[in-house]
Formats: sequence, C-alpha cells, structure tokens
Amino acid sequence: MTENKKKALLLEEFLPYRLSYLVNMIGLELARLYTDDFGITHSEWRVMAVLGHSPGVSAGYVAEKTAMDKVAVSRAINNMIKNELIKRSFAKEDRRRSMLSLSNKGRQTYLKIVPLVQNYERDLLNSLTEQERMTLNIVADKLTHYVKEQY
Amino acid sequence: MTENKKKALLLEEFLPYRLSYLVNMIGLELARLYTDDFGITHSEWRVMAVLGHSPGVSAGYVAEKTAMDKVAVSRAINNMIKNELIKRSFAKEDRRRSMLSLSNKGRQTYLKIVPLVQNYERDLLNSLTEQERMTLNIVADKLTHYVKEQY
DNA sequence: TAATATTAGTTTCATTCGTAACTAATTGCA
DNA sequence: TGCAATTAGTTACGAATGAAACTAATATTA
Repeated sequence: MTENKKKALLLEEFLPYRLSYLVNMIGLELARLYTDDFGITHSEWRVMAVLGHSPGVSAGYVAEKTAMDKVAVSRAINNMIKNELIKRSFAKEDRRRSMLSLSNKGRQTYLKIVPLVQNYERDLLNSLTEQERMTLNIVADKLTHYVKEQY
Repeated sequence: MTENKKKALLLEEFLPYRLSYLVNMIGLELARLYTDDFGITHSEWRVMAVLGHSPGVSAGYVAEKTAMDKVAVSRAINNMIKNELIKRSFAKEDRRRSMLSLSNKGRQTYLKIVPLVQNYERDLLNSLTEQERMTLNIVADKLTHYVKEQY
C-alpha cells in the first residue's frame, strides 16, 4: 500500500516557499548594502564579486560562476563599463573573448562592499549554533546537488 | 582587538549566494509542474494555494499570506478569473472587500497540483537524513525570524 | 452631516528579465 | 582553401515586476 495520507498544503509549512521567502528577504537586505550606497544592482554585484577575485576573465566565465545567463552578464558588464567600474579588452588570440577587470574605481568599490556583505553573512549565521551552521552547509550542498542532477 | 582576518570573498562559498542559487533551481523545477501542464504561473500558484486552503478570503489576505505585493495579487487574481479558475464576489458589509474562492475548474486543478508539489518536496527532503531535515526546519525558522526583525 | 482620511483594489508607467534571433570571430573538415 | 558548424557576446522583443498614482467605498471627525 503506497503512502496516501492526504495532507493539506499550507504555504507557511511548505519548504520551497519558506526558503524562497527567506532568500528574498536576505536579497533585499543585501541589495541595500550595495544599491543604496554605491548604486550597484544585484547582477552588477555578482559580476563585481567574480572580477574582484579573478581579474582578466571573460564574460562567459563570469556567467558560469554567477549562474547568470549571458544576456544578464552582458548588460551588467556594459553598464559597469559605462559607469567606469570595469575595464575591458579583448584576447589577441580570439578577438571575441573579452578580458574583464575592475578599474581602480571598481576595485575601491569592491573593497568597500566585501566587508559589508561578509559582516551581513556573519551576523546572519551568528543567529545559529555552530552545529546548525555545519548542518546548514551540508544540507545546502546536498540539496543543491540534488536539484542539479534533477535538472 | 577586533576580528580582522581579511578573507577573500568567493561567491560559491557565500551562503546568501548559495541559497539563492538553490531556491532559484527549486523554483524552476516547481514551475515546471504547474506551468507546463496547467499554464499556471508562479504567482498564480501561490494565490491558488491560499484559496485552496482558505476559500472566501480577500485579496489583501492572499497578499499577506503569500508575501506578494497587492499589485501582483490583483493581476494574478484577475487573470485567473478570466481563465475561470477563481470566482469573486464582494462583501455585503464592505463592497470594496473581495471574497475569493476557487471555481470547480480551479479546485480540480488545485487538487491535481497539490500532490505534485508535495511529492517534489518529499523527494527533495529525502536526500537528507531525518536529523538534517529537523535542523533545516529549525534553521529556516531562526534565519527567517532574524531577517524579519532586521527588516 | 459634510469634509477629510483611510482602506481595498486597479491602472499606469518605467524597469527588469528571459528567450530567441542576430553579428562577428573562430574552428572543423571536405 | 572554402564552406558549414560552433562560440562569444549583443540586440530586440515580449512577459513579469514594482512603485506611484488613481478610483471607489468606508470610516472618522469637526
């Protein structure tokens, strides 16, 4: 006999909904850190985070690392070039491939934002016990692994 | 002396990013369940979930329960009325307040979707141990509580 | 009770986002 | 070599989203 207990569906108990709500709130709070003070959008911040760590990479690499699609990356990059946060050149051996890095202004902004978001993450995680943080890490990895192979 | 170990910021280790990626993937997968087969959008599904459980409530109540803004709720509702998934009347004692419930067609759709999303949730959680599921619940609540009071 | 404020929901408009089509450069291979 | 296929990135367009202004109904209060 297969499992057949028909349980009511309550949004506030449904894990995907709860996580979505949580992530949305976290995103809003983080966005305040870079939007209000630096006029950087969420997409732009992701691009910046990759270039801050890995200068010289291509737009495709950024797309891969950020899990953004290439159109979104293209838009963010071009906007940041306009705002002089990013410098772009093209690879000599393949003139399609861009080589991106932060400008001085971009790097200064990056270096200001990094501690802000790291502090936010720290404060957030400080509401958990060490044991809970460890489990959260494992759970996030397991679930991500699961959804990736589903996909 | 305050903590001053300057750690590099790696997107793939940054919890808000990891959770955002995970939730996005889960959302895409869930959307397949109701969009492909029933032409229901994500917003519409949330509205449907509330009305399935609590027939007769107002648009404002739906907005509150779904954490959607009232514009999004209004649009979803009107579209679902057009598609004959929802019936609407207005309260006699306050003719601004809507009283919403699923139509027969809407309820049939709802009853088909509920087990699909519940199965999805079950499969997702089955990739965890019982202990991890318990901790995940607690962690989700704690973090949500934290971000709510921050806000 | 008339004037004002508040509330429920809708419309408008500007921006964001994603898909698909496109351009330009390079690679593969006949 | 030369032509088809692939790759990097951009442009164009339609759908989704959010903020602000708006409409209609009700509540407040002078």
